[in-house]
Amino acid sequence: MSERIIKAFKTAETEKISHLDYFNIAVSVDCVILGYENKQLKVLLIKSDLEEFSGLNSLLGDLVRPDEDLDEASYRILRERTGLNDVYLEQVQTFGRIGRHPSGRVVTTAYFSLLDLHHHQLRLSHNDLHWHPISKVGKLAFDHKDILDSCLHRLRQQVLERPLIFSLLPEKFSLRQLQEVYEAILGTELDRRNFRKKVSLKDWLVDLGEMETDVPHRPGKLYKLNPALKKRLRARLRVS
Amino acid sequence: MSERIIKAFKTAETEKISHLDYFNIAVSVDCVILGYENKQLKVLLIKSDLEEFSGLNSLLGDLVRPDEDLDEASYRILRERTGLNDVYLEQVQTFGRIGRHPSGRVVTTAYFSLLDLHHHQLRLSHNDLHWHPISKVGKLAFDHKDILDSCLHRLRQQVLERPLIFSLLPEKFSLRQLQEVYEAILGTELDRRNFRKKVSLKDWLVDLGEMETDVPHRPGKLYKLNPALKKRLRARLRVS
DNA sequence: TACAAATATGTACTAGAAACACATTAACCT
DNA sequence: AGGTTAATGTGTTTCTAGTACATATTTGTA
Repeated sequence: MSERIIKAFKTAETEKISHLDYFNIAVSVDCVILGYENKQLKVLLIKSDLEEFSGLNSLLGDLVRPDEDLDEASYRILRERTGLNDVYLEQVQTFGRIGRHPSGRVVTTAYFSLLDLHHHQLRLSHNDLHWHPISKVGKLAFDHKDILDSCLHRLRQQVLERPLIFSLLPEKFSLRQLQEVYEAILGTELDRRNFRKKVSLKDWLVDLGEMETDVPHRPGKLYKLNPALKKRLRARLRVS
Repeated sequence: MSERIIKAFKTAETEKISHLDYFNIAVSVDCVILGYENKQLKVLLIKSDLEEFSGLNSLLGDLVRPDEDLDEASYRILRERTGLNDVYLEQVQTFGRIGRHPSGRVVTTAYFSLLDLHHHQLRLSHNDLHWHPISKVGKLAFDHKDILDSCLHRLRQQVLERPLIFSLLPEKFSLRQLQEVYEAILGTELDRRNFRKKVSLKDWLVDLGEMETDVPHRPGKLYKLNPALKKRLRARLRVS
């Protein structure tokens, strides 16, 4: 089978390179899973179990299996590690530097996902797995800091234009809560009045006719995500 | 070496899967190389030499070598096929559907590049290699139509904000020529006056103080790309 | 009952995009 | 040589989206 692949790519020089050379590259997926708590954006990390990176954290990743799509692999990792299925995942970029994995050649594709850190179905599968505030992430194993940064960059680019953010929030939320999430992601303060105007133009929200409870001040209205968009957020779509 | 990689990714289930399974995925790079001629955007295609796709065209691609970066592989392909070095290349997306290659499992990363189709150093390395108008591209081999579309989408998104387009043009060009390239890429007509205003605000251009020659009407001023930006276009940078 | 703190809504200003008009220059034709 | 044609080159006006900013309202608390 793999001989067929090499023949299928017959440039002049491939002849010289043996089968084993080409099939000595592994393919992996790394997931940047972001949550939100205490007005902070957090990322799901695990202690690296490689000697080379002892003491360092790394992203959640795994080798892609021969029988699964790249996208499927990222959903599998999310499911295995968090118990959650049907959460929005988006491919961001592929990292293929030669020396990026100390044990050999691994090309990895980065995906990011946003999810409600307090979701009742969320079960972290491993003791060393933990939520880490983005602002306190230092050195990570491999090139995972680069991967994290590229996902954050993509997220910041798109978050105001696309309704990605709602998987970070509970079903019902107030406009203040929504704004706080945006501020945590973008790292800036937003004008409350302009923010509300901008959101209201987008028809992302449905007014629930309910109010906040247990807040030590005037309660705000509660909203939920427009159900039409909710479907799209859950769909396993490659979004270009 | 590769045993080490599998150990480095020790999820519960990896144990069951053998070394050969994991190292049966190949990694390739496909390049969407775009040029411009006769008011048309064109893409560099080659006749597929796989039986399964006989008669169909495909993008330029090759397996990634064990000793080269992913980015390097794309530059190598560009160099081997066109003779050109130091042309802007940008990673777009990675495609990893299981059935995408009939000979086996190949995960491919798409890059796009823009270049002047009349560049004097341009030498197409193969007889079947040819420029194909974007508007007339039909079915392509593999999932190359999807890859082409995703690159075009990215290009259209970015072309107005970033000075990508200038590698499609000769050294000296008029504002009309520049506008025509934009129109070919975006597939729309642009207002000449607004277009000129927009471009002039960006300090992308330097007025050469020269005029067009050999045009059957009033000649326009000639411009070149601001040299400061030119460096950036040639740099082999991963742009996120 | 007054005060503090947050919600809710609205207005004025500004910058950028879109729509639109006219004078100028060079080649071509008679 | 002079008029015609077809492009270049430079505005102006209008609209829209974004930013800055103010005031009234509602609830909890002292």
